[in-house]
Amino acid sequence: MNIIDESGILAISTRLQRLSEQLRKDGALVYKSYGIDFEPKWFPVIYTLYYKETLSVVEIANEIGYTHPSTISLLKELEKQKLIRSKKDKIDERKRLIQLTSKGRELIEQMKPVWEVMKTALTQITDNQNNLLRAIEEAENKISHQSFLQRALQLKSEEK
Amino acid sequence: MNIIDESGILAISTRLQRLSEQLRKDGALVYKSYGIDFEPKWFPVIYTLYYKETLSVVEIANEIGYTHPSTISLLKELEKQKLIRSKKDKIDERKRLIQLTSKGRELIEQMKPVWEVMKTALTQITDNQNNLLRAIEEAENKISHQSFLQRALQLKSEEK
DNA sequence: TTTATTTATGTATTTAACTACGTAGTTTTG
DNA sequence: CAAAACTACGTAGTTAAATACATAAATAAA
Repeated sequence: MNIIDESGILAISTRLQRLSEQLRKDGALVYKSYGIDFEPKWFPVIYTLYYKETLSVVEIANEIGYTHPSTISLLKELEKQKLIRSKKDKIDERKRLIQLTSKGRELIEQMKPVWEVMKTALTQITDNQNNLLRAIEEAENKISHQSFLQRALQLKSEEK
Repeated sequence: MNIIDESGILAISTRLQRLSEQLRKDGALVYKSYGIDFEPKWFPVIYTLYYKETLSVVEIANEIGYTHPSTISLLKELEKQKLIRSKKDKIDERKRLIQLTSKGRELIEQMKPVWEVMKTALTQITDNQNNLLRAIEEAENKISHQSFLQRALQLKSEEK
């Protein structure tokens, strides 16, 4: 084992990132192995639109937890792939309403069995004595009550 | 709850990344609140050199799990901060041996109490019914035996 | 002992996110 | 209802990682 893994909790951010990157990269290869032209980074947008039908740019950004500029660049790629289309909101002219195209919906049907395989493989990997997904949820929940920064500042002040 | 969080395991890569980013950002602010000029991304290099004393570029890259070009750019920043220095290996002229400077070692002493506070705060956040760090270790371990890709391909072939 | 292969490092470019900033509609307020 | 504040979207530039490529030194092989 290397020093970073031994450092434990202090390097947790690095390790989260590394794990995320590994899964994302393999995810891309799984789609490819099925002959599907789809990038894992598109998943949040596509999946959200599949359930919500029509959303504005900022609404999508909020759903997927990205900033709106990042979301715009994803939307541009998806529009180029003809998986989504957009039209102006007639009531609020500032808004651009995004929807899946029929090509997008077809692709989703094609991906569903792939998603099932991925789910199974990911469950194999993450469902152990400690369930990674549950662990993430629990940590997110803790942070939502009091952030890492707030906790650290409080400990600092108590220390004095 | 939003759609992405509901999608569960499929969006796990996105969520790992998001959590990592949050912790990294708050980490930066914690150092700042102590008046310490230190970026969280430097931690893996500094921490590794603290325990290993002298390492080459590629050795550091392997320890911290980054590619060597990424490591080189971190080393450049750290050299600019005068936290590390490097010299040619006399035996193998290709190698550049990296060490902490005395300024680097002093900074580490200054950071130690901050690291203790961080550890406590991070433990509060991550030690729940499912311990996040243990969950990561368990997942990494599973992957090391058989990757996400290999598992998915196997499930795919079994399916047919 | 040349030649081929491998290893260590470095540079250039790409990628996927971000922040900062600007503009144009919409809503609220005095 | 005009001015101020807010919201939605877009662009530009930055950042932190990666990949791809290049070079030089060391090692192995013919």
